[in-house]
Amino acid sequence: GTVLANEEVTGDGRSERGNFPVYRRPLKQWMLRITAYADRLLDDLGSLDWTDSIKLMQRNWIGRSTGASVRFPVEGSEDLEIEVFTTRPDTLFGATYMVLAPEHPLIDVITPNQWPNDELSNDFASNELDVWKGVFGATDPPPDAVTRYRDFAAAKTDLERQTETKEKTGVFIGAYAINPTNNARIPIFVADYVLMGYGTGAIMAVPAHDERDFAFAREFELPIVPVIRPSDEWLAEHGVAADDATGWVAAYVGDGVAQSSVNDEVALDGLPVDEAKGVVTEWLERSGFGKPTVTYKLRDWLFSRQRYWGEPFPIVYDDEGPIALPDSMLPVVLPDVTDFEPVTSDDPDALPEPPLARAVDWVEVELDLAGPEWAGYGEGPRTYLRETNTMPQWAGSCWYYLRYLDPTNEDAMVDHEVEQSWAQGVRGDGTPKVGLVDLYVGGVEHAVLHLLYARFWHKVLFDLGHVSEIEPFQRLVNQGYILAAAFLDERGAYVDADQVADHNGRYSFEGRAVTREFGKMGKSLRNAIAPDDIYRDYGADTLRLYEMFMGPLDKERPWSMADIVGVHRFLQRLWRNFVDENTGATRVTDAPADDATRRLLNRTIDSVRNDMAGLSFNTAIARLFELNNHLTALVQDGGELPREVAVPMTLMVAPLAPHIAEELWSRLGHDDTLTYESFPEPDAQWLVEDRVEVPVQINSKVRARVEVAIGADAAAHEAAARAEPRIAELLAAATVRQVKVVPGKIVNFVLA
RNA sequence: GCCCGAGUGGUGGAAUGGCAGACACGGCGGACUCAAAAUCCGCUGCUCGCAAGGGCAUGAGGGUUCGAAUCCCUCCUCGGGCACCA
Repeated sequence: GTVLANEEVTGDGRSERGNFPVYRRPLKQWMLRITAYADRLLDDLGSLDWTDSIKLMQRNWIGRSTGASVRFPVEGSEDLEIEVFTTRPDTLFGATYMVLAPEHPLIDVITPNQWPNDELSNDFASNELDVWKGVFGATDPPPDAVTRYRDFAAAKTDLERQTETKEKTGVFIGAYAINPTNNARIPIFVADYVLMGYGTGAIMAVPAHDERDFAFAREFELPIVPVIRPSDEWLAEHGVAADDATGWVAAYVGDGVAQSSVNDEVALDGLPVDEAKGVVTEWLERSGFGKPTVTYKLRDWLFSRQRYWGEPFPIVYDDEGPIALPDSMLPVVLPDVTDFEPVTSDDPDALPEPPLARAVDWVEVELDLAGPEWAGYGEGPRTYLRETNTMPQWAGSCWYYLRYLDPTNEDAMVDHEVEQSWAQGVRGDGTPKVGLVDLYVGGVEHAVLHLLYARFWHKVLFDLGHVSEIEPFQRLVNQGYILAAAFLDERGAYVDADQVADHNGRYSFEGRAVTREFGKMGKSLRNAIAPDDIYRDYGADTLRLYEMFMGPLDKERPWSMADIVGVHRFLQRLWRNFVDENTGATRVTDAPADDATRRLLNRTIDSVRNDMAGLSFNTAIARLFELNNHLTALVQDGGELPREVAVPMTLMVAPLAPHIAEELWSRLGHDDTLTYESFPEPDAQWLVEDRVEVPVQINSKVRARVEVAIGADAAAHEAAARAEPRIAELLAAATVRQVKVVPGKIVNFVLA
């Protein structure tokens, strides 16, 4: 029952939240002009420490293309022109027809009432008017043909448009344009392969060098004029001529040099594509037919929703139109209502209806808007109507991270000095950071939603002087999706995964066989797993620890409960190493630890610090397992746990399993929380070893291991290796051609 | 179709040019117990061998290197994103 932004619609034409079907309707809605920030959103990605893949997703979504806009005069009109955008101005001489999107406003203006009867004078000669009219203009005059085609195109869903991309449909509108390069008359079509939402909603069609135009031209028997000479390999492979497209079965979209592209004022022949683009664009500007242009895929952001739970717009209406409320009347607060439901309907033509419209007492409001900034509007109390749409959920997530810095400030979003103190800092390479938040961890599903919106708002706030950096998030780490098994019935519909029975690799739902696949957890695949049962059975520490132990943070992985007992056992064992379960007494001693324990403890601290810094929680936990296993052996048969080990162990466990760590901290005799304690640091003297075991290879196969002193040179390594009985035996019967030594790592004898 | 990412034991994973399989699950064996559970200890990639020891092995195939899970090329499979963007 609500409107959504493009970004919230999935590839299947469904809502990102809830998986509901989505329909297109013309509506008057609030938009935010994010397109005004397209260049900065693109350019500033370079100074962020984000993964290449998510930067690429944003770049693709913004979709910046450079090219030229070209104006084609409409034949028989003094001032009407069709403006197109092209990334290939070098192919302008090869434009043999034009296409307008079905929604293009110029169609109504230039469609004549009669089909032309002078088609035989067409420069391209092969005019096939009946073919151009197709099924839509078979018998009726152009306006009826165009209307019928527009109805046909409008009836298609987005999904149908996607799945039928190969089939080109359209109809000649009965009018011609003039190709400004050669004054050729070129027919104008309406076709839904041109989208109103991109560029100007109109294209020049160059079928020789564009796949879609080629397919359309073949369908409608339109001329195909090659103006870029294809590579010799391509010509040979297809067995066709460079200057005659008669036998071509595909457009040539590769590099080459221009041909057949000369008029009295400009000559492109012989120029490579890149140079030809520059030369022809310069001519376009000189002759007034066009200019260099940049276009974006990014659309303005549809910011209205027909929901109760959203921030109300600070907007009221009078007969004249919308009025922004002054600061003194903010914030506008949602009214108390009893019915929060949107009005939903299975009728695709139903218009969305905001729930707030039903709160009549709130909608109708008496205000006095008199004041200098409202001159011409309110003089004295008058009745206004409130805006009943609300903002989308993204409105809050666009700035919440700023509020964390100063959550109790009643006067401002965030105090300027407070914000600046957090904004200082440097990146890993020593350069100043440009993003406020040092590390932001979130799901990749927000790549072109929250992470784009928040960047946009932050830049607006920067421009208004409210924040001191141009980006919100300096370093971004995406945790991988948790995948879960999803199950499809025989019709290809998803069934509730938690109702599926497993019969040794075969699966059934309500007695019927289903097939298994893996996908991201969520409503659409009906495979979400609620954490509540896991809390109940194992506790929050176990769940938290397990999620971090499952694998690398940034990798997607399947959810499986099979291994959770492992981390649960670790926590129980940890507890028993601190507390005697028979007596309840803490078994901690102030006596010193033995050397082996000290070595292991300090190696563990060192490893865990490194792993934590690299967000490698799974390996940090593995190191703690090892230390804990050692402690288990230590306290066996009534042994005691040295305090010098118990304290750092507790502090290392704390970020991973905070509840048990606080409890152990208390058992160690502390009254306060461990939250403000420093993370343990290793004692360097216990990290150094004096000897190291080095594998000895013969022809790259490990045959023995020898111990050498730390810091020993290559000769010492080789001598030690040769002295090893098994190596000596193997070398005795052979000739050594080469010896490779990497001190401390490897000795490799290469035999002749 | 195009663009990213990932393929390692029965399972999740470790190792980012130098001993493949850390740690954990599961499995097998043992201790404890009247018994079971829990707990503790040991073994556990495949394969040939009584053993000593050998061979094979990181999706498939090729390449670089003394040496490749790791770097390069081709292909396959899975996951994600985009998709008539002129």
